Amino acid sequence: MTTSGTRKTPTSTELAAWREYIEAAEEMRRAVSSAMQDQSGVSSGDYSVLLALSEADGHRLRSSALADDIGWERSRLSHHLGRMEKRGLVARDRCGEDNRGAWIAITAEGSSLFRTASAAHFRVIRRLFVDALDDGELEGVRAVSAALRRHVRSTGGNASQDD
Amino acid sequence: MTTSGTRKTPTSTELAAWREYIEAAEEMRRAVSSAMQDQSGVSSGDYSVLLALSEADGHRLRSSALADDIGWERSRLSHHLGRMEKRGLVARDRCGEDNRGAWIAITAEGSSLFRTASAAHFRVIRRLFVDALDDGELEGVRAVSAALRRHVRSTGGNASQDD
DNA sequence: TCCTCCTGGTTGACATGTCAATCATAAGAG
DNA sequence: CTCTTATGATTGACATGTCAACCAGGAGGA
Repeated sequence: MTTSGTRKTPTSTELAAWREYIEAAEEMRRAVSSAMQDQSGVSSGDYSVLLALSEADGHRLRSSALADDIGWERSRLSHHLGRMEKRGLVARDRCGEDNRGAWIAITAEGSSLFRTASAAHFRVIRRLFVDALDDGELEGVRAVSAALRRHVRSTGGNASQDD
Repeated sequence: MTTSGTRKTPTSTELAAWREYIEAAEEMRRAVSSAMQDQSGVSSGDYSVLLALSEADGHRLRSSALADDIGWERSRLSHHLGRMEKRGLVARDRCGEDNRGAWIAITAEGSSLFRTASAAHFRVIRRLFVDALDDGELEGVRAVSAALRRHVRSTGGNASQDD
């Protein structure tokens, strides 16, 4: 990628970009999460789970399929489902086809909360993110984010001393 | 801001940009944090604290000044300092001028770990972030991130129904 | 002095994430 | 059929974050 020879540490310009990026993302995450909480009582984690279940056949999914859908580790999902189950938003049912497995289903209460939360979600994303950018910037953000994801996925596991 | 009339929800293009952005940031955070942990045993939180203390006069700061420096809430900092103190990286001393206050000082062990971690930090940022982007993209990311931060700071607290 | 209010900081309860260990069942080898 | 191994999912221990309550000490006025 960059080919500036034997440079080992980022320049101050590069570091400034990094800091701006990571802090912006952090502030955005915090703001969205707090606004969602206020307006609907649903966290982004809850929202991801409810969305995947809402779109699923029969409004239910096997635990591991749900984890794949939303890109979570299974243990993370299991803990989160425990909390959501306690709140009555989802139900866990034994799976006949495979007695190890579990079906995760959205409850009526979960569906109803999801509808409210969807509206709030869209409002919040528009107000905090979309409205801050023009169409060109939006496309730029999308493209660069996709590039970063590709880069992290292809490079991320390798922790070698890369010089 | 946007003036497309009565639109209430983001378009699918806008939503796609949002998803790409927030997931890229999340994956980046996770990858950096995991690489830092592997290479130096220091989390980003630890790193922020150690950096601020290293740069401070006498390598120590009042707790609230430290919180301001790194932009954390005081309770978050207090919890984190408790964990770092247990590991021997920082020390809390009573403050003579104001008996309510506390001086937070970096220990010798903390300083030494910080030097290691700095090198790892720079390597990781370069490998995972800087190397993914050319100079133009880097500047674009910086500018858009700054714009997003400004927008969130000016809009964030206001949770009104914005149409 | 005494009373009230402000301020620096800590605490407890809880939500969220990660990792390694565990448990039960399924699947395949013999 | 039994033993070993793989798989689906949960658990426990801990790090990290947020919020609201608290506590102790300073500051100012009557």
